[in-house]
Amino acid sequence: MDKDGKVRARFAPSPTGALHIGGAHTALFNWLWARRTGGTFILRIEDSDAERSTAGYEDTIMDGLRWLGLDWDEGPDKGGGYAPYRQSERMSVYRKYADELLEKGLAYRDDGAVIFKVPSGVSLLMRDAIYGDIKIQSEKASVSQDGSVKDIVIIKRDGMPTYNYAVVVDDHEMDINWVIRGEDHISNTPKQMLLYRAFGWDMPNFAHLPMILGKDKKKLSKRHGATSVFEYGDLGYLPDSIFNFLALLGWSPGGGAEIFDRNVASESFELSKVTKKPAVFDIDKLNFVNQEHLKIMDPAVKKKIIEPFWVKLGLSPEKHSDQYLMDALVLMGARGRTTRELAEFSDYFVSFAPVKARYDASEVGFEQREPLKKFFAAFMGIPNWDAEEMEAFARNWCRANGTPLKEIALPLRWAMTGRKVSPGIFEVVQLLGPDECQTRLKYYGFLE
RNA sequence: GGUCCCAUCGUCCAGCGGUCUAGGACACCGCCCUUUCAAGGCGGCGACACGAGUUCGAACCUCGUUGGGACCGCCA
Repeated sequence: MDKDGKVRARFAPSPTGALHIGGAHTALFNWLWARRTGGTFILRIEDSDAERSTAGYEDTIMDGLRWLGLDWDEGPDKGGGYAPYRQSERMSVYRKYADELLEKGLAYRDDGAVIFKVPSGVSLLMRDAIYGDIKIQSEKASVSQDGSVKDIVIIKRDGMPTYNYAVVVDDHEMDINWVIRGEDHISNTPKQMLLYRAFGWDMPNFAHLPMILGKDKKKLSKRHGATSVFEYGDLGYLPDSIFNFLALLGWSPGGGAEIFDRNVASESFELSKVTKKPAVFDIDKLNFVNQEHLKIMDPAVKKKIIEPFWVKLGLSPEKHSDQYLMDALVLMGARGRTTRELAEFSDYFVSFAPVKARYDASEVGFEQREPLKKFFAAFMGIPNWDAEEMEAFARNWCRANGTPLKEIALPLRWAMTGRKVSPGIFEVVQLLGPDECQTRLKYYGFLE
């Protein structure tokens, strides 16, 4: 704890790509812990590798975090009491401390680089909030492929600090007292502990998170399809769902609750309850979580979110009133697991064009068309354009003519939606309105 | 190859020595509802990796085996 006893946790991505699922998961748990404890969540950009880092990705990562609803209290864009928050701007600090190690005789120069001498015979005990105590001997902290002890480069030949060194200096300088990161960093921790020890600094609390694996149980990567959080957005997943789903990978709020929002999560989050076992990213579960969030979403908000997806399908939702579109989405109910599916499945409310593209009524022969024409002629004359009355009318007509209801419900559905499935067809017809209904029926020759 | 870590249904989580013939969720399969499909309701399938201990008693503790993962860059 720092002097205030408050948690200071950070997410320290390297700007070499968009925010990916693994990074989002790490950021999320840091955020949860900071929010849960009333602490501070810091964003630090680890761009010490000029070759691979780009300013553009820094923005992309920040956009990704914002999209997920993970707000930070200190960072390169908003400053804070420990600025600068970009490693590329902290060079003097790294040099200063490297000199200190050089003076103490704990490091040496070699070929322009500064190298930390790994001591032997030191027992390291890392107390991980999730994994428990892990003991390791200093000579095993940094090893070459051949098994020999390898001293740790802290300043590269080009003058830039290495990751293991910069993290320690930054975390110390920024009073970071909780280092929460992926399990792939466990093996780096002893190296970093050696550095803390050399400087005589207090060590932060460590907490390593379980990895997220693909279906093949391998570390999630591009091979597994979408990796950046924005790709999931394009696919039709809500930020709330990604947040919820990611939080469920390695943790659960207890009580069987699986669908929750950021507030609930940040109120009940407990680092000690985080799982150790790597978790497989299961798209089926994500779909379910997304559908659940879609179900509880306010129609007005939902309309706003679906609109761009309709546009992407080449439709023009702006030709309709907000109320009409909202009504259409309410009718759609829980159909569609993603916003993209929901937009596709409801396209016929926005325009007749996709209906025509899907359906041509060619399978309806003369002998079926004639009775349909009779029915629809009467149907269009219904006094009140109301779903319940329509259904009652249709049922009566069918009973009187000895026809099953589906004989007219199915063709009607096809003509209205171009699909074999839809919400209750009379409700669809009611919402589409008499004019549109007539237009579609006539187009298919179901009405004179 | 070396070091470290992990191990409950296909998947995600509960379980933290007795209430476990192991619970929930997703997926899957039935049935109900129904003009269709979702949703909803009901039911089914399905796991403590294995072997030794410790203990009156082990999914929970210890050790071993097996399996899986991560890391071993002057990348982060």
